[in-house]
Amino acid sequence: MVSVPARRKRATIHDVAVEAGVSRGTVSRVVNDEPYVSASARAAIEAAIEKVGYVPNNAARSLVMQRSQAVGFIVHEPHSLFLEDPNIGEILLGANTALSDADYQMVCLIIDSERDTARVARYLSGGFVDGVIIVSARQHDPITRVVEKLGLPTAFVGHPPDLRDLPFVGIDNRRSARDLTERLLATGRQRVGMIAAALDRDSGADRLAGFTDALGERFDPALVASVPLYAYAAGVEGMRELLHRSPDIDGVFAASDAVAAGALEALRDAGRSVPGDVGVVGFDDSAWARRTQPPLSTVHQPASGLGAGAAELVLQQLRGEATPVGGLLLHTPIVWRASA
Amino acid sequence: MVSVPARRKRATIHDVAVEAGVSRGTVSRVVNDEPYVSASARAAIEAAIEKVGYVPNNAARSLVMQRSQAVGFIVHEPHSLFLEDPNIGEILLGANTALSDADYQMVCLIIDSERDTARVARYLSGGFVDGVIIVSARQHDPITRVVEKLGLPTAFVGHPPDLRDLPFVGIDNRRSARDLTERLLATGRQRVGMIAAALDRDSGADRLAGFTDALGERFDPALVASVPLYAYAAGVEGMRELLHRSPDIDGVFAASDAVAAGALEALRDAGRSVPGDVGVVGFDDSAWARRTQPPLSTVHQPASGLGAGAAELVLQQLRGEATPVGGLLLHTPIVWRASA
DNA sequence: GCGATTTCTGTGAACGTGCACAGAATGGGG
DNA sequence: CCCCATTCTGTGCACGTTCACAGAAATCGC
Repeated sequence: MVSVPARRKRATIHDVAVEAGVSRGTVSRVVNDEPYVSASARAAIEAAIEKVGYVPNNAARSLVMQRSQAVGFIVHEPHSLFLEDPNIGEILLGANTALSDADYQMVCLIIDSERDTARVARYLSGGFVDGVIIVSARQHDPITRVVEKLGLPTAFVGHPPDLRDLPFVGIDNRRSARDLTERLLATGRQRVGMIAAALDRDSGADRLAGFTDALGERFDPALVASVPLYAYAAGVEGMRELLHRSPDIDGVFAASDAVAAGALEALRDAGRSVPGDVGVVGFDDSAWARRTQPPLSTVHQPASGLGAGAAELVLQQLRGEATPVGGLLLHTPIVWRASA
Repeated sequence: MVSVPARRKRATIHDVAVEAGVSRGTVSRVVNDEPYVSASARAAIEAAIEKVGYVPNNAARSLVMQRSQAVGFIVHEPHSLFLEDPNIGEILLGANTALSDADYQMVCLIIDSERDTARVARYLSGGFVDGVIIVSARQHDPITRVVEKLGLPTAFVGHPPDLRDLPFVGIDNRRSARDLTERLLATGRQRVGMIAAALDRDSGADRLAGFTDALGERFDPALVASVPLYAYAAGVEGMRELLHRSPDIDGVFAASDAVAAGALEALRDAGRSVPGDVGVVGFDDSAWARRTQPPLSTVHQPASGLGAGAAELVLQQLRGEATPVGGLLLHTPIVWRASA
């Protein structure tokens, strides 16, 4: 059994006008809740709308209004993000709530390939959105260029290093890393190292900088292992290297929770107890942090606040208000669990 | 330091025409890659496009074309889904890839509150999308009503029980349950029971049916415990009941991974080893499956395929092709781990 | 009872595109 | 040289709104 969709055509404002025996203008006023409509006309029009099943055509509306009342939310790198990073979901929700409050529709666009980039660029160019929130933009991202060229109000969650002057909201990685390291040192650890990751990104570099800030003159380069990615396997690798180089290590700051989880495995393999022999702290407060044994002490990413903040930055621009350049840095509370 | 966004107005096809010294029609032909344009005109127009920074206005285009070349992807219940269910991300990606291939833009809309429902309904009504993919629709979902009324091509991932006649893609719960039970029996278990859950939903009822299919004449109603929800606590409860009724039980099919995790706890409390004394299998291949000790043998949900399948169903309708009514059922591979 | 308001309604233009159609060039063939 | 087919180009209309404006109807003050 099959069905062929009968694409019945939509009722227009004109149909409503005819049905109610009034003009288009009056119907438009009713639809948009404007004053100067008599009670009788209003009633007739409302009945007619119901009868013909009228819904306003947004394409036509946004053509004449020059705006769509929608804001794009662009996610790059979805494979790793969507499937592993729980933050992205919360950022999404935070942004959605803020945009909802302002009666904007959030439209989430996923870039999963080169082809997607071009298509999304076309979509954005087309006037379907009034503003854009970009998550995890890459350096020299073509999407960024498109957005810039269009002069579309934009806000980044995090920010590519080449775009410091565009509005963004993020966290102070350096300061958070410093605070966390200090907290770890406060437990009395003597030989504290770090598994630094993704030093080519500013987040990775900043976390390392915060670590060295905290150590001060006690800093020992032999106690820093660098791995390419914020990943579990990289954590295993990094921890092995640290154990090899400095067997007396008794504290580790891993650049992310995933890295920390890997470190825990390497420590277990090496017969070290956590937090007995070695204290371990992570970063992100992701699902990893609660899943590991013992659960990780870490820094909480205010994901929902990041989304809401980015939305707010876009809304400000949409309202024509001045926007602080250089970005908004959110507070990151330390979550102390059992791993240190 | 602040910046006020200069909302410079967009170049139109008319501006390009003037710049290139040709007419709108010719520019339109170049933009849409149509034949019958002289080489000189084409060159002049391309230069003009570049010079004035023209990008086509999709709102205008979709107004006249009566389509937007976009498909909505609607997610309800985002809090639990986005933050816990890894499937949703994969479904999203699967759908995105399929739509990309057909040169459609996927537009993801999140419903997080009552207010969102109304706004999304308006958005869909407005002609911004040509079709809709709906994930996890509720029974009597208002969004579903809107979509039905608009006659918008739709596909569900999973399906609410009141909508059997709309296109959907899901899994064959009955067959999957039968296959899994047979696999469990093949390990040599003699007394295999089931913790059935959510028998008021078709997925729950089908899983039980598959179980009885596999058992055939060996089926013993005393070996089936029924619990209301796919939940951890319900699993604990159900397993206790089974152990009480049939202490000689040596195999259990739990209706979901969460239920299976609960069953593991009850078995541990009762001093039974898994898989030594009792083999346990779950369903879903969710995060639970890898988190438990021992990790669960279970049935994998083909999440990415569900997304791609739903996209394909929508695309078929968009092309005006006949669509199988009653839905598409996907194959579900068994993932055999250590719990049985 | 009449002008001055206030409230209400209808009309035409515009938004930026695609498309059908008409018409202008071009190029051959007779 | 003319006719016809082919290739190319321009024009007007339609899509469904909103908005400014003009004009009609009602209300009011004197």
